[in-house]
Formats: sequence, structure tokens, C-alpha cells
Amino acid sequence: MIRLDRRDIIQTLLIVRSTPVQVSGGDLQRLRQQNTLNSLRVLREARAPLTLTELVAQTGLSRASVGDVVAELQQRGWIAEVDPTPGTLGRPAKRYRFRTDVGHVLGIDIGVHKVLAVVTDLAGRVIASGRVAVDRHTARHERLEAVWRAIDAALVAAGRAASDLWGVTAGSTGVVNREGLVTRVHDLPDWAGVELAGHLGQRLPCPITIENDSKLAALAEQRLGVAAGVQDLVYLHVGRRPGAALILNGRLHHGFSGATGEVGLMEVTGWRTMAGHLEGCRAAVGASPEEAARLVFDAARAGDREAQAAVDTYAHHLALGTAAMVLTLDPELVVLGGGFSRSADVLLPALNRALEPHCVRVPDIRPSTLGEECVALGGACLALDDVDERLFSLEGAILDPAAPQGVS
Amino acid sequence: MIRLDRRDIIQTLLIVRSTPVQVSGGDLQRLRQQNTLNSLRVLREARAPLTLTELVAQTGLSRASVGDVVAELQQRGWIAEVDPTPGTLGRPAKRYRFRTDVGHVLGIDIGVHKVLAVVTDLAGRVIASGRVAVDRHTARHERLEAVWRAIDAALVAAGRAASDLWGVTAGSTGVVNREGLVTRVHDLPDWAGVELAGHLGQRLPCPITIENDSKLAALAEQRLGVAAGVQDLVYLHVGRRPGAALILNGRLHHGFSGATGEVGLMEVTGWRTMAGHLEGCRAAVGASPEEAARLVFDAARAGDREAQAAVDTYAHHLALGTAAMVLTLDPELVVLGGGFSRSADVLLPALNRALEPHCVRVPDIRPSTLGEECVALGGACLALDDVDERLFSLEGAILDPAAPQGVS
DNA sequence: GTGAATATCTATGGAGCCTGTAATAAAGGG
DNA sequence: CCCTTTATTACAGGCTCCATAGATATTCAC
Repeated sequence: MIRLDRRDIIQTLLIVRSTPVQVSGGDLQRLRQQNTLNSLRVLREARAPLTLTELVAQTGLSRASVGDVVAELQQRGWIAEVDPTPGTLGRPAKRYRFRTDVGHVLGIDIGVHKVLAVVTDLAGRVIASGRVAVDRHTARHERLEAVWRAIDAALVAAGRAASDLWGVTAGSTGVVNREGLVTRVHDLPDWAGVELAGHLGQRLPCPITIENDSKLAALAEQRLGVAAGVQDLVYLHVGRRPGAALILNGRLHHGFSGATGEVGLMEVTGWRTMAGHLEGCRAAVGASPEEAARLVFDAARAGDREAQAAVDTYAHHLALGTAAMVLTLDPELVVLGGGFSRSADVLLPALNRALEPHCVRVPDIRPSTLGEECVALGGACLALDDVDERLFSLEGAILDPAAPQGVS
Repeated sequence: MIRLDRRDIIQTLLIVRSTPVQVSGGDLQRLRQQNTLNSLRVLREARAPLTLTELVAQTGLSRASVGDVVAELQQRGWIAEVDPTPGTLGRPAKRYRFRTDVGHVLGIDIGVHKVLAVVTDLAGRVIASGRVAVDRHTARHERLEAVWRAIDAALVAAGRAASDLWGVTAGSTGVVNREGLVTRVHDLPDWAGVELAGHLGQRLPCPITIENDSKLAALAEQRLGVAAGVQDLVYLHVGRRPGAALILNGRLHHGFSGATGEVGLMEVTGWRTMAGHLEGCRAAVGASPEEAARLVFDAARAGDREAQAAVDTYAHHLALGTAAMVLTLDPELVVLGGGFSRSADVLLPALNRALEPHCVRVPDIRPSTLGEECVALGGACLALDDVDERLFSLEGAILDPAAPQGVS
């Protein structure tokens, strides 16, 4: 993850405070700015366009002030007037809505088999996407070329230019450190050390964040998927090489060097070799490694005893690493994502049974509801988080939607 | 973790919240309140008393406004004037300091062998403490009685009454859930299910929080001890029954049911029985279980091969559980606390060696610098955090130090 | 000891923002 | 066409902040 913000550590005589000093009072114009941003936020989070009266109720300001604020927001282009709804008693009130189309963000999934770029508006709605197929043997420069093709396709389909983007987040396999550098990769031999942020920055004039793909998938599930609103969760990527990502206290946990959720590196868990139990099954004979697992899950579902035993063995090993994380973190929820989660109807009960003996309280386990776009969507979520922070912080407030890139 | 505040409950019954959305702008008086709190915070976190000019520089307000604000704060009793420092050029400026003595908090450690209560001022300085010895066989009501004796002793020594307390946090062994109930205890047979918050609330008219003891120790290390300022850390309680607590993103991680850091429950780690490797040593023959470990560490330090092997075995098991947490969370630091940490000179290198093969990056490991008061100190820290939140949030701002319990 | 230099404090005027109230405008129903 | 209901507009009043200028207190140089 890039964008290292080093908060000052304020020391009192004895105590190191957890909350840094933030100056947020001040000028009268500051107050107006705060009220403006507050109104904008209320409008942004409302499901439907709001009338001034509704806005008055929700912001606590007087009608006159809200009127002023709304006029300024409209003039600056942040909000738009909507046709008043007829059929109400009395004089119909003007309605205003947040203009979700004044800015866009880009989420990119740079995977082993595909590159996917999605363009969303400020509400997180997907406007368009671009997809380019690659494979394990695609060289680094070709993969980077594919990234640009996917981005261009998505932008063209969305009818937008790179200058319309307010933020970009790309997800990559491998460990991504605080500086946005990909430090360790298993799947792609020449991918380690790639300078993604710098590369993308050559043509994308906005803040760029690089993050691990599983982490972005976890974020997507927490924002848009099956874990909506859950504060503490473990995202389990189940596939040939399982992995994990954590949402703690509602935020993505990045770790000191980016290497979180790597419990599978411990030999006792058997995560490195556990897929072999599935591939060695009779039900998988002759199939490619990618297809083997699905065949075995299908066979297990159909009642094949050997396949069921293989699934149980796989689940047993998966449970070892999962239990370590669950016992450490006591999350509310475990989300099953990744390729094998499509066979969650077979895998989930097996995992539940295997976790039982280890855990004090087996958390709720749910299969992912997002498809293979989850990483790109999570990238868009993270970029939108960043936009939000810039937009609603008084310090770096974006006053004019025309030039949002000007951070701080 | 609980926050018992009867006034809160009454208000909730009476007041129907009109605005679900959090409002933070608003009135002109609100702006003044914000500026006042801001100035108070700057004064509170300054190392030395400040002049008006310095305050002007740090708050960004004009001299006139700061003058007003300071006059009000002084009149309300939050700050005090200090004798001007002579020897400066020009007219000497008045200096003001935050009055750390207007409020106090209480941190309580309800342990197996002792009950310790510390009274601190608002800067976290320990004013007085009270200590009562108990043991494993002390019955529940006797232990609760001991808690009151420790509290009373600390209050008497501090020259304060219960009504002077702005917050109380008690640390207890066992798992403490979100409601503040002690749900699972190993050491004390009749302690599970004790209603600590309700019990303490009978005579302490302020917000009361109950938390697990290791968690409070971790917090103390992050605020006052060896981990000052570290955002992500694993606190390892090494003793006959090892445990762990986590600070993530600068905050105590409580977990969904409070059972975090329980990786030792997995049989493969061997945490439940690993102390036996030390106690079985020749160096420990005849010693009580409490003393055995220290004797073995001493022998290992002196060169006893058998003792060194026992320490290595202990460290090997400790490393298994620690590696699971480190690989999961990728913390910046691991803090060694608990009884055995006094022999950190022997244990720490052994643990480091044992972690090496498991971890990608072995985090920094440091022994605790706080003594056995760490749990009570951590309690005071948590209570102070809560005071801070009430003090500096606009919603529940404490306007008058005379009656701080009245939140909002 | 006296005056210059420096920095703080005190007081006043002006501007901006929010609030509340009264008057005006716009729709639907009878 | 008039009445009811609701939204908008206009204006006075109060509060807070800022800028400026003059008064005050201390140190330093001679």
C-alpha cells in the first residue's frame, strides 16, 4: 500500500496519546465550509433526493443556512436539482441530489489469468469495465501492456478520459509493502519488484494505490458483498494456494510489511500442499489442475466417498490455519472467497465441522457473493475511501469538482 | 468490555434522538466550543505551560479569540495561570497550564495473587495506589471485598473521594465479553459470570469498563512502556499459562466475543502443557511451580545444558503460537510480558531463534519495561481514553470540570 | 538612572455567519 | 375562485472572529 502518512506522535509527560492533534475549529469561513461538507455528506448518503426541509432536519442547521449552502453546492456543481415530486400537499419543494457523475475512480485487478479494470462513479456504481486475458507465462512488460489495454477499454466504454479519474487502486498478487512495491510473488516469476504505482502514474494524473488482491477482495465483500457492515472479518481465499486477508475494526489491515494472513506459510497447516489431496482423487484423473478441484467437489456432492474424504482432508488442513487466525482475532465472520468458494455448498459444512474442535466459538462462515470482479471492485472501494477522506477532511477539502486532483 | 453509565441510560430513556446523522458543524456557539476544546487540547498535550502567543501559533486562531477562550477556560477551572518566566525580552507573557488535577481515574488489576488499584490524574501520573494480597483459593465475595479495600486504600492515599473519579477500568483474568461479563476463567473456579461492572457501580458514580488483564497490560506497554507509539503489536504474556493481546491500528483489539489471542488453545502449539518442560528440569527439583521456571532460566543463564535445552523446548512451543499470530497480523513489534519476561535475557534469544524458520520477517521483540503494575496502569490508560473521548467530542463535551460525570 | 527596544495586553471597529420571524409564492382541493 | 398547506424570500438581531492601534511591562545599552 502506498501513501505513507506519518502521523505525528504527540507525547505528554507520561502518556503517548492515540489520537493525534487535529486542528478543526477556527475561522467563521471554516464553519461554513464544515456545514457545507456536512450537507454534502448528508445528500451523498441519502438514498433519494432530499428537500431543503429534510436537509434542515438532518443537518440541524436553520433553513436559511441550508439554503445558502445548497445554493453554493449547486453553483459549484456538486449537487443538482431534481424535478419536484407532484402529488404532495402544499407547495412542492425543490429536491436536490448528489451528483455522483462529477468524478470517477478506477479499480484494477492484475491477476494471473486476467487483467480487469472497472470505472465507477462516486457512488461506486460500475460504469464500464475492460478485460484482457493473460496467463501464467505472460512476461512482465506484456502484462503491463495488458493493464493499459484494459484501462483504455474501460475508459473508452465509460466515455471518460484519464483526467476524469479522481483515484486509482490496483490489486496485484503477491505481498505489497507500504511503499506499494510488490515484494514477494509465487505465481509470476518476473513480477516481484514491479514499480506499479510509478508505471501507472505516467499516464494517470491522480492518487494511485497498490494493494494485495486478496485484501481488496476482502474490502469488496465488506462494502458490497456478504459481509456488508461487519467490522471484524477474516477473508479466506480458498483455491490451490489458499490465502487470507483481514478487515479489523472496519478497516483493511495492512500490516507492517504487508505480509498479513500468511499463516499458511507454517508447515503444520499444510496449506502449501493441501490441494494435492483433491488432485490425487480418482474423480480428478486426467483433469487439469484448475479443473481437478471442481470435479472432486462435484463428485463429493454426488456422494462419492473417496471425494468426500478428500474434501474432508482439505477442510481439515484449511481449518488448521483458519483456526489460528480465528483464535487470534475472534472475528465476527469468515468469508469464503476464491475459486473453490463456488463449491461452498460442499466445502463450507466440511470446514465448519473441522473448525469445531479447535475453536471456542466458531464464527459465522459465509461464501462470497461477489464474482470474479471482486478484486477490481475492492480497488474501486479503496479509491473511493481515499476520495472521501480528501473530500470530507477540512484540511484537504476539494472545493471544486473540476479540479479534484489537487490534494491538500 | 462495558461502559456502565446510569446517567446515560436515563438520558436515553428521556431523550429521543432526532438526528441519526452525526452533526459536527452548526451553530456559532458550536464553533466557539470547538475552538475552546481545541485550545484545551493543545494546552493539555504541551510539555510546558504555554503563553498566549504560543497558543496562537498552535491553534491558528487570532490572539483576541485565544484570549477569550483562555479566559473562559481559566474561569471554568480547566487551566491555571503560571508565574511568568523572567529573563525574556519584552513584557513577560502570562503562561497557562492544563490542570491535570481537576479529575482522576482509577485502574484496577484484579489478579489471582493480588488486587491493585491505582489513582492517576488526567496526565496519567500515578497519584496513589492500594494493594491487597489474595490467592488462588480466595472466594469470589472475599476477592470482591479485597477489590473494595484496595480501592479505598488508593483513594485515601490520594486524598480523594469516589466522586472525584471520572472513569474506572478494571482488568480481570479470563475472557471478558462485550457486555463486561467474565465468561471463561481457568485460574479461579468461582470467578466466571461475576458482574463486576454492576458491583463496582454500586459505589463508583462514573463510567466503568471491564477488560481482560492481558489486554490492559498490552495497552499500558503501548502508552507508557516499551511499545510507545507503535501502531501494531502483539503482546505476549509468557508464564505458566501463556496468553496474548493485540494492539491493532493503535487501538486495543477486543474481538467479537472478547476471546482474542487465544491461539494457545490449539493443541499443536502445546501452550497448555509447555511449562512442564521447565518444571521437569533437574534445576527445578523440589521448587514450587512458581519458582521452578525462574530456577531453570537461572541455570540456563549459568550454562546448564539441560536447562538450556528445556528453555529451547519452551521457546519452540512458544514460537509455534507466536508465529501463527505474527504471520496473521505482520505486527511491527512483539512485547514479552508476564512473569517469565524477567528472564528475557535468556528467553528472548531462544524465542528469536525458534521464530526464524517460521516467519518471513521476524518482528522486533522487546521485553516489557513496566512492572507488575502494568495491568492497573493499562486500566488507567483505557479510562483516560474514555475521558478524552467525552472531553473532546462536541456531542458529549464536558463543560465544567466540577461535574464531569454528567455526560453531555 | 534614563531611554530605546521588544513583546505582551487591551480596546474598538468591521465583517461574516447563523437564527428566528414575518411576508410572499406556489401547488392542490373544494 | 378561495382556502389550506408547504416552501421560499427578506430582514433584523446576535454572536464570533479578525485586524489594527494604543497602552503596558520588562530588559538592555549607555
